[in-house]
Amino acid sequence: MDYKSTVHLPKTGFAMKANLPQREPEILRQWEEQAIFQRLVALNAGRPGARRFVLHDGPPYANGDIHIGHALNKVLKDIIVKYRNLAGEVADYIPGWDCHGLPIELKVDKELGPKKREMDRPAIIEACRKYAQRWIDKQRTSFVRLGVFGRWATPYETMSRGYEAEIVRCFARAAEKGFLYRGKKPVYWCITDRTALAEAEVEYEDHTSPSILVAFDLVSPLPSPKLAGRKARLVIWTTTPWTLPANLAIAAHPDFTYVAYDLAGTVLVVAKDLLVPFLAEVAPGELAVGDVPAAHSPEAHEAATGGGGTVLAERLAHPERVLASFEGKALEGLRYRHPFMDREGPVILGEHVTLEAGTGLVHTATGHGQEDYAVGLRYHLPIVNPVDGAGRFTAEAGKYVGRKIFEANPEIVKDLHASGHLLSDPKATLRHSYPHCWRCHNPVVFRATDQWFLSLDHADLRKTTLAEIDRVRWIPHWGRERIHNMIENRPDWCLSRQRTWGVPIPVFYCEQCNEPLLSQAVMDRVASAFEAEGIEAWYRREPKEFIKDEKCACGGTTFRREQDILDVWFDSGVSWAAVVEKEGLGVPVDLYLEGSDQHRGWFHSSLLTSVTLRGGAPYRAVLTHGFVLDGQGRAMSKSIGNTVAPEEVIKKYGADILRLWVSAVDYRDDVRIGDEILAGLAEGYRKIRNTIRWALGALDGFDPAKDAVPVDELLPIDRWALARLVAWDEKVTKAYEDYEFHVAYHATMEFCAVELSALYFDVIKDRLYTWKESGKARRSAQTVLHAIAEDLVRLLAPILSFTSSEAWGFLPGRSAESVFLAGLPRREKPADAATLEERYGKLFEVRAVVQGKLEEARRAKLIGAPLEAAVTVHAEGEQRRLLEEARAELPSLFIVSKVTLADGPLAVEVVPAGGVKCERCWIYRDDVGQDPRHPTICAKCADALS
RNA sequence: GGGCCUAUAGCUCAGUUGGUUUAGAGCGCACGCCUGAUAAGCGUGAGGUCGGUGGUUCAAGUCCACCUAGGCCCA
Repeated sequence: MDYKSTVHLPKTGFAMKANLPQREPEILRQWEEQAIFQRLVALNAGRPGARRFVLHDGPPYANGDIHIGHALNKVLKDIIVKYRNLAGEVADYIPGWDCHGLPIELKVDKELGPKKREMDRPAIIEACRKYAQRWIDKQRTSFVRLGVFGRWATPYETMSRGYEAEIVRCFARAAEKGFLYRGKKPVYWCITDRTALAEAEVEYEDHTSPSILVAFDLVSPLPSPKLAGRKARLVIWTTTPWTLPANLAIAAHPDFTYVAYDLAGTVLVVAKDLLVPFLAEVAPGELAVGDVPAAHSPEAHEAATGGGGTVLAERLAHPERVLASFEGKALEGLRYRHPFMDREGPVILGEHVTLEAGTGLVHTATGHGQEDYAVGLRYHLPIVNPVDGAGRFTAEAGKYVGRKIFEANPEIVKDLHASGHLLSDPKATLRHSYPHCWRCHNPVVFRATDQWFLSLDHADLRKTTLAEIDRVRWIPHWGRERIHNMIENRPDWCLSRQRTWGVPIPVFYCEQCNEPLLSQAVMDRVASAFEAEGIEAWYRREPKEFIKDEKCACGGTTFRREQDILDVWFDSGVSWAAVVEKEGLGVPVDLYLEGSDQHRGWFHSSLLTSVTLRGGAPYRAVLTHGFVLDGQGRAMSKSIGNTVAPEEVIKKYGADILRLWVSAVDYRDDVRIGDEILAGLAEGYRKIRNTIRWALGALDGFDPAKDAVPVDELLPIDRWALARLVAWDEKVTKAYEDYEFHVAYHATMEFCAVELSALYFDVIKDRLYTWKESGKARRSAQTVLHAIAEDLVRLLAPILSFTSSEAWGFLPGRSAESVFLAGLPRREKPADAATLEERYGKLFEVRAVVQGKLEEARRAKLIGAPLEAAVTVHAEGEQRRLLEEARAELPSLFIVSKVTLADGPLAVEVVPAGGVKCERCWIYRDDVGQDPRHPTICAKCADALS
């Protein structure tokens, strides 16, 4: 007789081979057809007293394909949202996109080419809208393919009419509260195209500039008694004489040493390390013979920085002309007279001053340089810009008014020469790399223009924000330090951008006096217009359509519109208002979750707008993840070619493997991904899948409603397994609660590999395969296996969403149509769990010794399969008593044919089992053939067949 | 250059307020077994000077300083 057919081998439709790349799209279709996510949220919303959990999505920029960092971010969010919903909370998820901004405008620029010049702003806006929409659709497909649940049909977009209107309303609220002011800030400016340029629109090309050394007469005494009563001059070097009319200060480095040098009766101040090259240029005769490096040559630099004090003395023909030296710090606050403007300026300190060229004293024009501007703010200097959009000096430049700045260069040099302020050759030039306009290739300038700022110090905004930071839970905790330091030190927020693709700053200016009209009523009308027509309305409508009775303070009634748009960080920064409040979800929300770069980005802008407009943070907790690095731990970049595209991973392994990767790594730090890592994850995945598969297979013919055995009637080893399952449930649940998904991953791997596959499953195989099919002992194991399969599938659903969905379909007696509608396991440990865990823990220690001895016997060719062995276990005391008590189940625990107990210290002997091998259960027994109808099988098997 | 952070076996992670003589786990790897989870399953084993140097301490992977490598954000 063929007994194999009477053995209850595992049987399930849940395939061993996952085939995720093919299978996942089918599962996606089912989710969509069954509207699983909508039903899940509705189900929880219908539960009385259900808690709401809001994870507010930070919008990715709608430009380009998603990269692995997006995948990490969205899957993390998805794991949280799914877990919260499984836990019975109402956790809707509204994904969003950030749509306005320079990168898109630049791409569209390139696509449009020269055509753009003939297009008006609404037409450009329309092109940008289309472009953004294209990427939103593409990215949405990618996110959905990752298995991310959410309102994908109705996401939020910062370019939607309603959102654009809301941005205007937020701006108006900030204005009403007095946080906005108009100030100046330098930007790159093309005087040919008369337009501001972004950094990305500037190209560096070679350019020849004048190179001049200018002396500024000090009016304060130098900090050295030796120099009392002597006139002294500060020497600066510049290649942009046209910025001199805007000179407001001279910057020195606080830690550099400066010297006062007596040159032909005049005291000149320069950095000590630059004295030699300085003299080489203006008075070579002052140097020791043969030591005359050309000005600004590499040799000059070497000479400057390579020499210490004694060397300096050797190089000078008259070292005694160094009259004094002082630290840069000591110069702070000295006053000097501008060489041709009617004013004085201070010496200020700045770390940006270098010794690479020049004199170590930097001519500072706050309206013409980024660093000059920054240091100027620190010293509360005005931001002066005497240059108009076409590159002509304004009246502010005094006698040079009306002149084109580059044409004025030689004139200024000539004047300085004439007035005795020029120390260098008036014809000296320097060829260097200089920013040029990417379109017309003419040199660009730095020029301060009128812009709108949000004041960090109005109404104690900075202080309040810092206080609010302490009320937020930052995970990991160091996020607090990071954002705290940023807010503490940041300058006012410049909201203006000189671009087209974005929300217009809703301000008008009086044609008569140029003053801005910041009217709530007007801005309301603007918002309503945007609500109906989008930002295009700003340009399509005439100013008077927005302005009714409003008048300028000067009485003016005609206005022109602002041309600048808002910084896109303001757009996304008000999403708590435009999305969360509008949806009635309640601010502050539970969680913001983004990469750690967003401490400077979205966490930052959202915090500032929210504290400005509603006095508090928009979130209760902020969770950050690190960046994705390659397998070697290097940053990914297209140029290195070490990027890992989510699409490729999905094609090769499937989204569930990518999701498993997200769960496995500790994302609070930077994480790595690469072939080795993914291959490892795929292995781990197989272990989990096969564990579930075997459990499902063992449930063939099991109906929990009819066949389940009550917990207190389960066999002890089954109750032990149940206890271990509940322990795993609890550990994984806690890991989800704590956002420590890698803990869940590792706990799962260990549970599946060690406790289930290698231990419990192995031990109960004989019972499941060969014992009486509907006997209580077999049903006892199946009852626990059902619980195991059910819990594994439910608790892993937030991570292995596709696999869990698929496996759920093969679970007998499932409690819901979809695993996502089934909720979390609420299982209690058996009452005697602690006793069982202790008891079996001790028995498994003996088991390990037995396995060691079995291995020895196997190597000695004494046995092959463990059932070919009979073992004798020596033990004494407590251990002996325990073994005695467990005597009946020892053969199954050790998976051997016979166990004999004997006295003595713990030891195990292995011998080939006696008796005859039962053809059905493969155990060597003495009672094979007792039943005449079954001469080749044991009594127990014969009974199982009766 | 500044702010914040990271560094434990090939990979992914544990290592509780510094304290058990040989620093753990899973995977992978090597060797073996099974062929009734089979593109599976089981067993045994080999892998680490805890990034480096110095210090504090009776005692440091665990605290401090510096260095190296790497990441994010600024300049």
